[in-house]
Amino acid sequence: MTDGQRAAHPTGLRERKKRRTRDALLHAAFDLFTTQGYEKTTVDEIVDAVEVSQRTFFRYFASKEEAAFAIQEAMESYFLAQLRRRPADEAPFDAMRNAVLCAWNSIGEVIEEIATVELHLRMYRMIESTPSLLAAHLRRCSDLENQIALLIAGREGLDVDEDPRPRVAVAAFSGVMRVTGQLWGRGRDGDVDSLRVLTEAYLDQLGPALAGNWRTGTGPV
Amino acid sequence: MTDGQRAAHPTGLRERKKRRTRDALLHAAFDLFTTQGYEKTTVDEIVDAVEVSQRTFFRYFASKEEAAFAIQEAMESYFLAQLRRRPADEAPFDAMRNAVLCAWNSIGEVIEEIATVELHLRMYRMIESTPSLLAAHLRRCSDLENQIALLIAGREGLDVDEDPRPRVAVAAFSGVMRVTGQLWGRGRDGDVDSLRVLTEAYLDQLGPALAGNWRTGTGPV
DNA sequence: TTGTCAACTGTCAGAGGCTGACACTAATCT
DNA sequence: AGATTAGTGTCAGCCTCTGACAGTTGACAA
Repeated sequence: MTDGQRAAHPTGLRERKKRRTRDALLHAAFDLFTTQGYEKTTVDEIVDAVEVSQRTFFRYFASKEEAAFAIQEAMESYFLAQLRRRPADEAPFDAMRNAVLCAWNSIGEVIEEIATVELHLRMYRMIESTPSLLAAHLRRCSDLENQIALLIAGREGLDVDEDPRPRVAVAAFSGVMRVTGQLWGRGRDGDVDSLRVLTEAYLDQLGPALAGNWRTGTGPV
Repeated sequence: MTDGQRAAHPTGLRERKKRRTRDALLHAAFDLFTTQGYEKTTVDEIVDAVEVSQRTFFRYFASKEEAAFAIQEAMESYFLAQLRRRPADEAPFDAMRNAVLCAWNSIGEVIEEIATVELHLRMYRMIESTPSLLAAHLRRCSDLENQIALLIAGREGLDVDEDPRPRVAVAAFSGVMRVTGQLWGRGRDGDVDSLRVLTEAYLDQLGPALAGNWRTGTGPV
């Protein structure tokens, strides 16, 4: 597989150099962000560590923010790929559910291409606890939601502007995803398996949570 | 009622002056934002229109952003007030549902205290279409979600960290709220009633949307 | 090999958001 | 009326981000 990945960036010296600076910038940024915090890290510090000009940084990343979301970016597109792969006869909600669970099974390898799982956890906590990054994160999730809704509507042959169900189902689904993400970030289990377990458990709570009376029947957790 | 509101800001000359500058800044900001757009409006333009220093603007508002959310702010706290007022025997989801519907019934008057419904619609559209504002908006929604979850958990005597259902239910609920908000912003019906109708219809779709197979039974819309 | 082209980078200058320090004015309290 | 305190203006500066222009270096063909 390592070979397969290398084959994905095979080209000449120029491209390799480019990739190297990008990686260097990313790692310097991750390092500084997680040690001193996002706000307290200036772009100047990052470029000093890599010894390039500030202008170069902004040619690789549209903003300081963008650099902070490299890992998330990879995870999101991996999930989307899994969702596109679901068999057409699965019901919408099941397709979404199975896509995350599949994605979370092998997400570790996706992360390792850029950083480490442990670093990702630290970055994730930083995003959740830095107001401006949290805001950006939520906007990214919202974009993702939109793509999912279009995809689901496509599977069912529906128009998202005509039928409310795609958007409504996706909204409920990704609401739960966010909650599990938060919980994972706050917990002490940093491994990827615990994220999968959490996701499964919480998705199964959607039905009961919307049911009328919580004081009877279905017990908690 | 107008008297009741005046009684809410009764104090001396100093406070009245303060309120006047704040209102003036807000109105100048709304005006410029909706005519030329948020990004293209500089803080200097706003303060020039009111004839105060830039420093003064930043004493009233922590950021240019904050000024853009004054109306949203009022609406959100009004909804929370309605939710707190719901009878204790209502089921969680019903309480949320009824709280919004009640709030949307009289939200017009809340808005009129600051601006007009029409201006609010223009501001809302601007927020949704300006990436940085959309991000901020979503973060605010996320804060609100958190408050709702605590409130609901309190009603049911639960701990949000122990039982997943409060957060899950709130996540699903506010996911739907966002979808309706977006739809209202895109539609041509600018009145507040249409928002109420939309909300009711979409909340009723939550159950069907999560049900297994969309190709049978429940027809669209 | 060499020359041309295109891509990548650095430098410089500047706009715009935002903050701290300090002095000044005007409302409030005694 | 005088002391106190809140609100404001000015100034100086940091940081993110952008445009313009020039220098450098890999790619590619003659």
